[in-house]
Amino acid sequence: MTKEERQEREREEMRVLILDTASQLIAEGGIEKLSIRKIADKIEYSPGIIYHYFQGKEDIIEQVLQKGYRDMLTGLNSGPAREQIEQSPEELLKQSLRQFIKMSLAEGSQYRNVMLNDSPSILSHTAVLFKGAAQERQALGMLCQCLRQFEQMSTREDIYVERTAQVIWSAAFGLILRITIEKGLPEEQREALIAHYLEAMLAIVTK
Amino acid sequence: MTKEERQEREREEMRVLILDTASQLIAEGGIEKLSIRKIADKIEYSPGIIYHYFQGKEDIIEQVLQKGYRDMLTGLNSGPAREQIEQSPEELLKQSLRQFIKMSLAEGSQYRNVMLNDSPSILSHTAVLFKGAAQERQALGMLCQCLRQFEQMSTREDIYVERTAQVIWSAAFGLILRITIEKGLPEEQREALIAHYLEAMLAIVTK
DNA sequence: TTCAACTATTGAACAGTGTTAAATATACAT
DNA sequence: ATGTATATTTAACACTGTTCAATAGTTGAA
Repeated sequence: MTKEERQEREREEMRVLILDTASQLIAEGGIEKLSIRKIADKIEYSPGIIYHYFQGKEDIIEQVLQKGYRDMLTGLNSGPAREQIEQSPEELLKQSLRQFIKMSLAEGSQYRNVMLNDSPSILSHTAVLFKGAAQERQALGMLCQCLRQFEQMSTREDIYVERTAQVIWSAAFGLILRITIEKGLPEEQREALIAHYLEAMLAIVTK
Repeated sequence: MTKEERQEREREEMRVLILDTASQLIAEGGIEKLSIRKIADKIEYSPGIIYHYFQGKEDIIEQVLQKGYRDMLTGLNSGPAREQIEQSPEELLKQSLRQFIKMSLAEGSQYRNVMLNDSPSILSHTAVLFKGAAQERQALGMLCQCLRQFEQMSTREDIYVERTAQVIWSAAFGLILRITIEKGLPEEQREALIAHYLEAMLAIVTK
């Protein structure tokens, strides 16, 4: 079976080669400028071959973005998690959210590459990041777990905590969007807005 | 001067004809499917002419979206404004936000037409809606005015109220995105989520 | 009325795009 | 060596946005 194994491995290598190249092209010129033919050029194959490894352009884009989202959330997981012992729920919540927002805004992040774009279609494909299926549920789960540690939440039903998590999560997403779009915003004001957001979220869970 | 007047009027008529046609095409097949040539087809002109009235495709799209955004916000303005006498700040805030969210989600709204799209590029061009320059500032102004009526806010500095408004606004945007993307969400759960959001925002301003 | 000027409009071309399908090359198993 | 399956190319199709020279149409002056 070592034949089909290697065959499949080579197939996978080609897949990641295409995906990485697409990712790089997106980072350079934005999603708008990505084209099948440019990918083919860069990997020195003919355009047609790509359709033997992917369904089409949309398929490639979706996979690139999903990967970016996944990377971001796993980074979030391994973030302040280790020293979560002896930390107040308030600080834990704030730190987690702050880290997520920071990573989303970070230079070079897929997230940012997708969203920062001079053309009017700034937010192309951002939805995938929000959808993100499995990853998003995971993040919401973490958030719920975090919220449960607040005494004001401990008596609430599950659905209440879940919805609170969804609201906080959506709000974070909206904030990231806002900051990303408002390009000229100075560092200091951006920080203040994030801080204000964190306090507001805290008000929600401690009310 | 009646010559140049009519000339300019006819120019404007052509402009709105193109814009309306573009709007219609977007409503039918999403932004992805919009093309200069299809617009030209529908208005029975040749493609080239469009460049005598607009700078290009992006220009057209931007204007269509800005109009959608403007319509939505003026609708919000004339909404519960008339009977705002003898209404608690809580109710006023909730009603305003709810109406904005409802209008954003409403069937046939430009907003929705832009965002609801089967392709991965669900959120193409949504940024314009968020940017919306003048319109957004107007909305934020209204929100600030609304927040000022809360006693907990009256003692705060302007910048505090402003940032609170920005957080609430961003959160609304994030929520709209979330609901829009989560297509399968049943009416009742959607309502519950919106209600939860409204309560959360209330918690922020009454904390 | 004729002529010039200006605008609106066309048509064709350019340089791209995603995608498909038949033809070809390559690697593998019998 | 032969046949089979996979990988890859080539060429074509049907589009796309955009530009520009040529034309049609209108307007104002001589």
